[in-house]
Amino acid sequence: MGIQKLNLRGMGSNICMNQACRVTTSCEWKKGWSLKSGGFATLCYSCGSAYENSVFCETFHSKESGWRECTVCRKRIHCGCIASRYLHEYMDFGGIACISCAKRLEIRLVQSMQIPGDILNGTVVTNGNPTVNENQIGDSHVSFGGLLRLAKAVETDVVSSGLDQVKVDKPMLKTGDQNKRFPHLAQQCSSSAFVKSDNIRPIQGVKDTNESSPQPPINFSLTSSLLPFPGRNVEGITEQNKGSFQKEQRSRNILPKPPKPSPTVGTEANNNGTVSQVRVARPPAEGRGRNQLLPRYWPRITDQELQQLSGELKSTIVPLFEKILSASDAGRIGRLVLPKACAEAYFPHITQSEGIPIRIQDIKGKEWTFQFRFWPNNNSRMYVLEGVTPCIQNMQLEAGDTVTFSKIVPGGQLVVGGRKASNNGDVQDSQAPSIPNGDSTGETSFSGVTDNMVTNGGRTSDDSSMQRNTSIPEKKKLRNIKNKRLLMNTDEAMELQITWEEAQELFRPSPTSEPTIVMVEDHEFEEFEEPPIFGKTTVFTSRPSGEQEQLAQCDNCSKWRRLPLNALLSAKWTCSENIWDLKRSSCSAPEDINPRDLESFFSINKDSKKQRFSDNKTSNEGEPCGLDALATAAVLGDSIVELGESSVGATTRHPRHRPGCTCIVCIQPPSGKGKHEPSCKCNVCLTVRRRFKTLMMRKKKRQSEREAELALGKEKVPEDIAGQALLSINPLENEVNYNDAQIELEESSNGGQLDLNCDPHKEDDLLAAAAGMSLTSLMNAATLPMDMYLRPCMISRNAVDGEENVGGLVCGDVEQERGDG
DNA sequence: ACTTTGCATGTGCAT
DNA sequence: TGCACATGCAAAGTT
Repeated sequence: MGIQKLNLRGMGSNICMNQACRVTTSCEWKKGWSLKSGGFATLCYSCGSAYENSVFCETFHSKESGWRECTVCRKRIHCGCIASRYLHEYMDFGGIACISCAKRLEIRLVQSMQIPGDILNGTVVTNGNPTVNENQIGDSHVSFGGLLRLAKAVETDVVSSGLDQVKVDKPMLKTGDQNKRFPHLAQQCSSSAFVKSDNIRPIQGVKDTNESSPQPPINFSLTSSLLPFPGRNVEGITEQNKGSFQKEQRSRNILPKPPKPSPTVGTEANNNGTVSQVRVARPPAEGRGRNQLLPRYWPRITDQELQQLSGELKSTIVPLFEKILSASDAGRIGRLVLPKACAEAYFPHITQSEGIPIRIQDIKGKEWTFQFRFWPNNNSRMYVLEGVTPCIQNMQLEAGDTVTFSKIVPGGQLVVGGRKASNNGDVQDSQAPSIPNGDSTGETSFSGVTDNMVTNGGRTSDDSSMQRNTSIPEKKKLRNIKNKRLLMNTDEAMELQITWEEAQELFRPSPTSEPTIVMVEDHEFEEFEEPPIFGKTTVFTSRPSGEQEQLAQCDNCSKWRRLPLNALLSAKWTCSENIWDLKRSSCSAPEDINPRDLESFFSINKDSKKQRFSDNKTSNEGEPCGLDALATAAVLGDSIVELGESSVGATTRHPRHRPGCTCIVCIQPPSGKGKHEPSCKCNVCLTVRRRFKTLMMRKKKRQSEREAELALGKEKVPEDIAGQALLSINPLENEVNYNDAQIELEESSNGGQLDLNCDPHKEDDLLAAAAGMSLTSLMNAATLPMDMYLRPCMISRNAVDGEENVGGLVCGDVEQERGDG
C-alpha cells in the first residue's frame, strides 16, 4: 500500500491539500496525516479523504520521545514514524503491541471465535463483578484473549443484529446464561457497554502484513471493571448508533491518554447503599470527528444513573461530556465556557461569533435555550453557552459541581444534567476529576435524575447549606477552582499528614517492576522504576520473645494472621492467600493470635495517633505544605516511632525503613513527574546531595587510605604529599572544601549534633582523621571532585550548615543511628 | 450605578 | 512553545 506514516506534529500550520476543503489545520489536526505521496501535505478531519489515502500515526507521547513499550511484552517499539512502519499495532483494548504480540493476539482471536467456558480465564468473578487479578500481569493476555473473544462475539452480534439498536439484543451468550454467569457483563451489555466503539481506526502495520486476515477491526468497549491490565485504562464507550458507527468507520480517533493517575473508575454507592460501577466512558466521536476530549471531560456516570436517566426521559441517553463548573461558569454572568473539543464535537457548527440559540432540555424534560457562541481567542475559539444561570440555579449547581451533557438517541436532543460535588475530593480536584467520588461513599449524584439525588446523593442539606454559607473570604479563596486544589484548611492539612503517613504504610513495590539495587552508604536500596502501588495495611509487632512479626487481617473473615516480615500483600487479601502458613490458609482456621495482644497493640497505635494529632494541632502555626508538610509529618512520625517502637519492624523497602518511615528514601517521589529539579534546594534534595557528598568523601577516603597503605608498603612517603599536591590545584576551592569537611567533622564529633550520614561504625575513623593532618589532607583531596560536582548544584556552605534542619526528614535514620549507637 | 458584552491576559498543561 | 481555559477588565448598554 505504500502508506507513509509521518509525524507532522510541530510543523506549524498546514492547509488541507484537498482543494475542496483547504481547512487550515490547527495543531491538533496536523497530527500525522499525510499523503501517500509523502511530503507534508496534511489532510484534515474535515474532508475525510485522509482516511482513504493515509493512515494515522501519532507520536506516542512517551517521555522518551519516539519510543513506547509494547503493552504485552514490554519491548520497546519505535514511535511509528517512517522508520518503524509496520512495527506496531494499536490494540483495541488500548495500548499498542509490537508486531509479534499483535500477531499472536490475532491468531488467538481467530482460533477462538467461540466463547469457551474459560472465557474469563484470569478473571475472578466477585459479587458478580468480574475483576482481574491485579497481581497477575503475566496472565493478563490470557484474560485479554477471553475478553476479546467475548467482546468480539458480542460485538459481532451487535453489528449484525442491526446497528440502529442501541442495546444489545442478541448477544451470542443467551442473556439468561449471561446473567447467571456474568451478571455484571449482562448489565454492561444491557446498558450498552458493549456497543460499537468509536475507537475504530485503520488497521495498520500488522494488518498490512496480514492482508489475508479476514478479521475486521475489532472494536469493543469494556467498562473499567474489566480492565485487563490493572491501572491501565480501557476506554469504554457507552453507545453508538448506526449513523455514528458508519461515520466512525471513517473517523480515526486519537486515543486520548488515559487519565492520570488513572482512577478512571470507581465504585459508587448509591442511596441504597448498593455499589454500582462508575462509567467513565470516552464519549462518542461525532460531528467533525474531533474527539480528542480530555479525559477530564469524559462523562462519568454510573450504570444506575444512566438507566435512571434513560428511564426518566423514556429514551436512550448517550453521555457526551461533563465539566466541573468554575466560579465564572457558575457565576452570575451566566456564561458557561465549553471545552473547545466538546463544543466542536457535540454542538452545532457555528461560523459567526454571535453563535446560535440552542435548545437543551434538562432531565426533567424542561427545555432551556442558551446562546451557543464563541469568542475569537488567540487564533482559536473560545466557546461559551450564554444564559445558563437559570438552568444552573434550577439544578442547584454551584462552582465545583459538575454539569453534564448528554444526548438522546435517536434524535440527538441535547440534555443537560448536573452532579453535586462531593464534600471532599471533587471540589478540590477540578483538573482531574477522575473519581467523582473519590471516597467511594456515594457522594455524587446525578442531579436532575431525582430531586432526592440532588439533595441526598451529593451531600446532606446541611452540607450544602454549609457550602452556600461559606464566608465571603472563603469564597474568594475558592474562586479559582484550579488553585483550590492547592488550598486546604488546617484540618485538611492535618488530615493529609496523617493519611499520608498511613498511606506510606500501604505502599508496596509494583509487582511488575524489578528493583534496581543501589548501594548507598553500604546499604542496599531497591529502586523501582514504577511508582509503588497500594497494598494492604498490615501491622508489625514484636512477640514476647523479641521476634518481630507482621500481622494482616483477612478481608473475608477478619481474622488476623501472622506473616513473615517481608510479606507484601495486595490491597485485598484473604486467608486463602496465606502461603506462609498453610494451616491458616483458610478462613475456617482459627485465629492464633491472642486477642489481648491485638488489643494492646491497637491501643498503643491509637494513642500514638492521637498524640500525633494533638501535638500537631497545638503547634499549628503556618500551614505546612508540600515538602514542608512532609517534613512536619516526618517529625511527627518520629514521635510515632518512639511511641510504637515495639510495633515496628523492618521491611524490604530499605534496610532502615519501617512502616510509616518518613526518611529521605521513603519520602522521595516515585520516578517520573514530580521529581525535583537538579538545582532544587529543598530539604530533601539538599539531604540527598549531602549524603551523596558524604558517601563520595568516604569512598575517596578509603581509596586514598588504601593507596597510602600501598605506598607505605613500597616506600615511606611523607604522609600529606598527595593531599598537598591536590591542594595546590586550587587553593581557594580547597579552602572551601576544607571548611566543609571540617564542618562535617565537627558536626559528627559534636555531641547532640549527629551527622546523620555517618556510619557509627566508622565514626572512629573520621575522628581519627580529624586528629591527624595527613588524613585530613587526604580527605580534602577526596572532596575536591565532589565539590566540583556540587558547585553546579548550588550546594553551599549554607546548605551544609542547614543540615540540622533536615534532621527531621531522616528520622528513620536518626532512629537507626540511635539504635545502632 | 449597575449589568452585559467582548476581548485580553495569565496560568496550567501537554507536547 | 502553543493551546485551552478561567477570569479580569474596559467599553457599551441598560436601568
